[in-house]
Amino acid sequence: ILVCTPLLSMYGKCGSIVEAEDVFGTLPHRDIVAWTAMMSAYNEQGQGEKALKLYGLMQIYGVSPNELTCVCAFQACAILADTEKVAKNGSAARIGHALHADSSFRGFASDAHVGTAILSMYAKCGALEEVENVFNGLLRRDTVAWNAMLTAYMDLQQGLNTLFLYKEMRQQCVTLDDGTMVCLLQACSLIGSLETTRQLHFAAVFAGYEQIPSVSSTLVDAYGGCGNMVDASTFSNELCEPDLVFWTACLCVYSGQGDAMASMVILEEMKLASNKVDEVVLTLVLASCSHTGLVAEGLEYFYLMNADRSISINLKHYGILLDLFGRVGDFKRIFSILEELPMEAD
RNA sequence: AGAGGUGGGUGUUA
Repeated sequence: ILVCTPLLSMYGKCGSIVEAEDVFGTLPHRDIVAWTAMMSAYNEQGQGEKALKLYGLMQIYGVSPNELTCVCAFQACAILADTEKVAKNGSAARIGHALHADSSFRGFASDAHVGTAILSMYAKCGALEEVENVFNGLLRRDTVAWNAMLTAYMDLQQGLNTLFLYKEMRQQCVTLDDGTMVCLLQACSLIGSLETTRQLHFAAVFAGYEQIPSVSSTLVDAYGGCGNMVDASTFSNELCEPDLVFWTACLCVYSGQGDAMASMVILEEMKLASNKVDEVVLTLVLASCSHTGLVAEGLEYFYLMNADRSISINLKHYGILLDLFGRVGDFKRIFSILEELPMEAD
């Protein structure tokens, strides 16, 4: 069991959920750690429902949850709420309340990790009041808890509150980490606060965070969201290793601005930096072409990337292609795409 | 430490 549990955990993190299930299934005796690891594996793959079922099953088998298990349960519930969104009735919220009551009863709710997990779960359920109650009730607030609260305000469209919270963090001398930067920059992008973006940019450089991939990408997001895109190539020159997500964030901004030329320049820069290109890049390049009416170019990129085995074309790509042809009134090609669609349309 | 909390890019409504 000491070998199999890390193994299934590994499988879960690699996305090999079937293998993880196999390992879990062959365990003769499942202790709390194994159950928790399997739940975590489901969570990693966004299978909140399965994780929650496992949580119930575990207790039928007479195994009681501990703090770590509860964290996984709350994560699972958060995933459920996130995927439920428009579709349903708030059943995730009801499950969440029940889980919350249960872990309070067990005395786990005061655990720092559990508390943060509960907070995030309520945020995904859209329950602002519960979120604030949990945050105020936390005995000790570490950076992750503050970050979770920042993210919660973000999720709940409370852009200004996010910035107020940031102020409070500084007043209370909370340690800011790269996660804090990312949350705040996302808020800046959301509310279009250029001034704060600049402040954070400075703070990030000062703290040495700007080289962290998640931070540099979010900086691009933030500047883009403020309609103040810095010259991406200048910015990228300051980075040691601009990664795929960084370039994609640039593409996203340019594509949103309808600047197809800039998008193509980015593509070239990516080639120079020998960065890979993936399906997300393709959606943005196509969108760029579509917005600018560059039919031939769009098609060319599509075929080019279609030939690349490492890029899996999905329905979004076809959607944009249809849009591209729709804008120039080429219904012939629209129908032929629809006829030859290699997957089911949504 | 055999399991755990927050955080980075993706279309259509031009």
